Amino acid sequence: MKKNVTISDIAAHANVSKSTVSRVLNDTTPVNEEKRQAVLAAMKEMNFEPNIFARGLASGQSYTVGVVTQNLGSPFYDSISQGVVTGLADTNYSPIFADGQWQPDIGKAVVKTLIGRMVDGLIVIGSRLKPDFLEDLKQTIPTLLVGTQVEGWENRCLYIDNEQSGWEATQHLIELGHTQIAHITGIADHQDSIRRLNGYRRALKEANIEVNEDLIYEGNFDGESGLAGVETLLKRGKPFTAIFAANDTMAFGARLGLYRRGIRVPEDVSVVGFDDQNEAAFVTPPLTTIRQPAEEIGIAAAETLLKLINKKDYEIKKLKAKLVLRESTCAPQ
Amino acid sequence: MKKNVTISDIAAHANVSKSTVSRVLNDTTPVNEEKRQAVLAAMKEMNFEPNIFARGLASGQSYTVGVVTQNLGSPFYDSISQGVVTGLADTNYSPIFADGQWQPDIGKAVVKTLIGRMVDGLIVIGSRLKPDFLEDLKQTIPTLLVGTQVEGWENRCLYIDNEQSGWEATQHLIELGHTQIAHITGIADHQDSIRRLNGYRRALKEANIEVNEDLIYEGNFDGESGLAGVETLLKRGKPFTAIFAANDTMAFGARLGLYRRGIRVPEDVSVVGFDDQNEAAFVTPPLTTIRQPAEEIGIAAAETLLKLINKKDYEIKKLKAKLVLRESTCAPQ
DNA sequence: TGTTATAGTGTAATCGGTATCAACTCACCT
DNA sequence: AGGTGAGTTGATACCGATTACACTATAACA
Repeated sequence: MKKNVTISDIAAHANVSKSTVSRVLNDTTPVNEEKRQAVLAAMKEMNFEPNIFARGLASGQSYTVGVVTQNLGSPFYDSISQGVVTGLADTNYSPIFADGQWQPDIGKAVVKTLIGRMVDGLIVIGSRLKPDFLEDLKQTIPTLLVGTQVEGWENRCLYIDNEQSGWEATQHLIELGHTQIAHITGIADHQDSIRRLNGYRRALKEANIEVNEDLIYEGNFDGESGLAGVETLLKRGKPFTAIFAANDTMAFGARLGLYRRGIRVPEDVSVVGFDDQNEAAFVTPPLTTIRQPAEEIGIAAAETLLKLINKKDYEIKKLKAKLVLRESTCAPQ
Repeated sequence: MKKNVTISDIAAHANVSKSTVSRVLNDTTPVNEEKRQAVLAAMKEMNFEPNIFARGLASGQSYTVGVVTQNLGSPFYDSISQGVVTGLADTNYSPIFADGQWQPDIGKAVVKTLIGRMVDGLIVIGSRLKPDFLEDLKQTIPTLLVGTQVEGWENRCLYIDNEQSGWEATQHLIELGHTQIAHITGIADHQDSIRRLNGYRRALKEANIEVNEDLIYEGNFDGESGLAGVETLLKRGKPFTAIFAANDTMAFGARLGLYRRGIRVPEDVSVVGFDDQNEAAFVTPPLTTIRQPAEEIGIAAAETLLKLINKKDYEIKKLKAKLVLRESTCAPQ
C-alpha cells in the first residue's frame, strides 16, 4: 500500500507552497524560474502524478472525451473509432466509449451516462439522435458529429459528401458503358443511405438513363442483405449488368449471390462497393469501391474536438472519399 | 449555467444530514425507511447525479475499467472490444480505451496512463507485455488478459486453446484426404501463432505425415502476407493441395493469390482460416474456418473483471473455438 | 516622487462526496 | 435498575487538487 505522492509532498520537498506547485503544473501564473526548477525536480524525483479526481473536482475538467459508437464491430465505424484513439494518443485526454447500438433511445441514455462522467467533449459517430436532443446537446457540451451528415451542424460535423460519392460510383459504371445498373441501398431511413441513393439517381438522370425502381433493392448494410439483394433483383427479372452497393459488406454479399448463380464478376456483372474496408482489396475479384478515409476522419475528429474544448479556432477538415479502381468492374460484354 | 445538485441540496430538501444521504446512496448503513423515501424522492425531484470526481476522490474508486487494445481495427480484436463494451453496458462501470499498437513499450506506457486515470481494473486484449511487467501489474490492480494465453495467468486469462484449434483445422484437411498441407503462420513470436503452428505440426505427426518446412510460410496476420505466402509457396515448388492460414485475413490474401494464378478453390487447393470474422461467410467460396467466439470472450471478460474488482468469487469461463465448415475445403481431386 | 502595473508568493476556501466517531434511542436480558 | 447491543443519526475531518484573495517587491511611468 504505497501512498500516493501529493502536491503537498512536492511543496514540502521543494520548499514552496501548494499553490506554487499547482502553478508550475498548470502554467497559470508566472513562477520564479529557480523555484519552478526545484518543483520540477521534486516531481520527477518523487514520481508525482496529479490525482485526476482532485483535479477534476476542483477544476471541473476531466480530460476525457466521450465517444458514442453505433454497433461497434462494423468495419467502417471501427476504423473511425481507431482514428479517435490514435488522435488522442499523445494528448492529456483519454476516450471513454459507449455504444448506442443504432438506437436513438439507447444513444440518448448513453450520452447521459457520458455526461455524468463529466467528459469534456463528445464525439458521436454515426448519430441517429433526434434533432431536438442534438440541439440541447450542442448547448450543454462541445460535441462533434462524425461519419454522418446532419443539417444545422455544418461546422460541427465531419463527414464525406455521400451524395457526390454515390454519384461517382454510379458515374464510373456509366462511363464503362453500363445502362442497367442496380442499387442495393443501406438502411432506408439512414441519412447516408438516402444520400448515396440520391447520388445514384442523379448520375443516371444526368446520363439520360431512366431510373428503374425495380433495380433498387432496400438493404440494411449487412452481408445477408447483399445476398438477398441479388436474389430478389434476379427474381424481379429486370436485367442488369452492374450493381452499386451502399457498402462493401453488402457488395460482398451480392458478389456471393452472383457466384452462387454462376454469374461472373466482372464479365457478366460489375460490382461497386462503398467504404473500402480492409477486405475489399483481398476478395476475388478485388472490389472497386469508394474509399472513405475512416481513420483520418477519426483523427481529425479528435483534433477538432480538442480545439473546440479549449476554445481555439478550428476549421472542419473537408475529407474526400474517392473511387478506388480494382477488378470488380469492366465494360459490359 | 445551471449549477449542479449536490448531496447537500438533497440533504436540506429532505431534512436530513449529508451523511444520511450518502448512506441511502451507497447502502452502507441501514436508514429509517421514512427518511430513505424522503431522500429518494428528493433525489428524483431534483434530478440528482452524484459527482464522480468527488466520489472518486473520497472513496478511491472510479467505476471505470481500462481496456488496452492492440491495433484496434483488426476484426477479431475489435469484436472482443465490442464484447467488453456490451458486457459493461448495464453496470455502473465505463470502459476507457487505449491502444498498445502491438508494441510492448507503448503498451506499458498506455497501462500507466490508465492507472493514472485510476481505473478500477484492467482488461488487456492480446497482450504483448513483458512477463515481469505483467507480474507487477498483477500486484497493482485487478487485471485480466484476454485473447492471449499467458503462462502463470491461468486464472486471469481468457483465451481459447490455440494449439487444439490449430490441430482441428489441420485435422479437418487430413480427414478430407489431404497430405500436402501448407501453413501460413501469424507473427512469428506471437504466442497464438506459435500454438496454432504447434497444433498443425501435431496433427500431421499423428497422421504420420512428415512435416515439410518448405510448406510453412511465416506471415504476419495481414492480408498482404497471405498473398505473399502463396506466391512464395508456389515458387518453392513443393506441391500442396491445401492451406491452413493462421487467420482469416491471411486466408483471404491466400485465396486471392490462388485466384491470380488461376488455381481453383477448393477444387485445386482447399483453404482453412482462423477467427471467423464476418466477411468469412461472404467471400467466394465462403471460407471454412475456426470460429473464435470473440464477442462472448469480451462479454465474459467484462463480467469476470467486475467480480474480480469486487472481490467476489469468479471462475474463468472456458470458451471453445470450433470449426465451421463452409465451401473452401473439399477432398483433393 | 508618488502612482501604477506586473511578477511572484502564500493562506485559506472550495469542489462534492465518503468515512470515522460519538451519541442517542429503544428493545432485551440479567 | 443497570448493562448490552443493534439500529440510526449528525458533525466533522478528509480526499488532493484549483483558485480567489491579500500582499510584497520591483520595474515603469508621468
